Amino acid sequence: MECKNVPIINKTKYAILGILTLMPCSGYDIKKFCDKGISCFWNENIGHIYPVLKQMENEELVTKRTEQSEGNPPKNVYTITQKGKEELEKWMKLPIEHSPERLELLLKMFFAKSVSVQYIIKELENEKNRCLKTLEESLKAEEELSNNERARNDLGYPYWLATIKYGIENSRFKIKWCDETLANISNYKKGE
Amino acid sequence: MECKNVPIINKTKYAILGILTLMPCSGYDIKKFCDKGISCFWNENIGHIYPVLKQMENEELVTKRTEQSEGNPPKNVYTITQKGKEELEKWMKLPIEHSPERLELLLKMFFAKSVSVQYIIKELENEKNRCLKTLEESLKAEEELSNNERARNDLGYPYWLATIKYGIENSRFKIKWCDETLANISNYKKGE
DNA sequence: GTATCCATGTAACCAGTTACATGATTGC
DNA sequence: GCAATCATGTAACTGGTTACATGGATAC
Repeated sequence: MECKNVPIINKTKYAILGILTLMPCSGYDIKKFCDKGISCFWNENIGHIYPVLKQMENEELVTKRTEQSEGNPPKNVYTITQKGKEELEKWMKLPIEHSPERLELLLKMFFAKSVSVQYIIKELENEKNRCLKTLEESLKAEEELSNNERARNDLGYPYWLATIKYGIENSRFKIKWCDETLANISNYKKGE
Repeated sequence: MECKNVPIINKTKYAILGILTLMPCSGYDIKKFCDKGISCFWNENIGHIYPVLKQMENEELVTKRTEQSEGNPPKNVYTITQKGKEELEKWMKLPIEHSPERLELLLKMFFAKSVSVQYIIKELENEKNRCLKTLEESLKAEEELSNNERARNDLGYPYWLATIKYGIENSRFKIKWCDETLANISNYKKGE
């Protein structure tokens, strides 16, 4: 059987291009930015970023330069090119592709009657706590952004704020749903 | 380079096992059930279902029998085995694995300042309309379920209802967010 | 002395998608 | 006549994850 080495493409590429419009970055920087700045709606895998960056260099969407600094290992810093900016813009104008929804919690809920209710309650409580944590983080991010003079004057401000607001309301809706579902399940148990 | 044929596993397997606890199904039936019953939180690919079913047969999680019926092509109907039920239960008791969030709409919002606002407005309107449609569908599903005598008496009822309610509230939150974001963006534009 | 952060990179693997092949039947 | 539905299946591909290798610096 043949096994070709095919080019690596898509979403990761555009996420990287977008981040590079904000500032030149190393692969490691990109990963950090994802984890700290946009992880509530976007995630990248470090093992995927490096090969994609290499390919993007071949496609001339980015340029690489090596930066030396005392104490730290050398860094490969990537800068977006004009061609890269055009590629990003082209993608931005394309309609969104919705990847098929797959919510494991909901799948388990759907088949929940096959196990004791305690497992479901545990899952719902876990999910609620997870959402409470992200809600707190999102609220902090909102405060930080709206207190940042430079950010407030940036053209991107209303968009950045919108992404944070999404995170906040998303968490709130999920917390409410967990509470209501926990209440319903308990009621149902009593009624049996 | 070597290219091994590795066994196909995971989430799809458990979704199929769960569906087979409801009734024996062919691959095609499973796909239809996903599309019509649980697509708002779970999706399967028909090209993936067949090989996974074959592998599950090898693992003795399901048994196959061929059903002939006039007019239609023959059907391979799969039934869950005791071993399959145990495998499902084992998974049900395991904590949920959250797959990394990747919301393309939010990613585009984050980099939106690099294109004209009209493209973003278009996307937000599309998203809103999509959510309005799924909201309508979810409300219909809720009504149907609560009017179904047999479903109401099933142990699964509160869980099924919870999944639908999730769909409803999820759509509502997204619609609200789209509206608010559209309003904010317009305000910002006027303020410029 | 141990863990974490900094930093890059590759190979193997995995799960899922797309496209294709096949072919009968039903509805417009 | 054409599209859609019923029905099964495979091969090639894609995109992403995990595990590993390397190694210095810093923090507890």
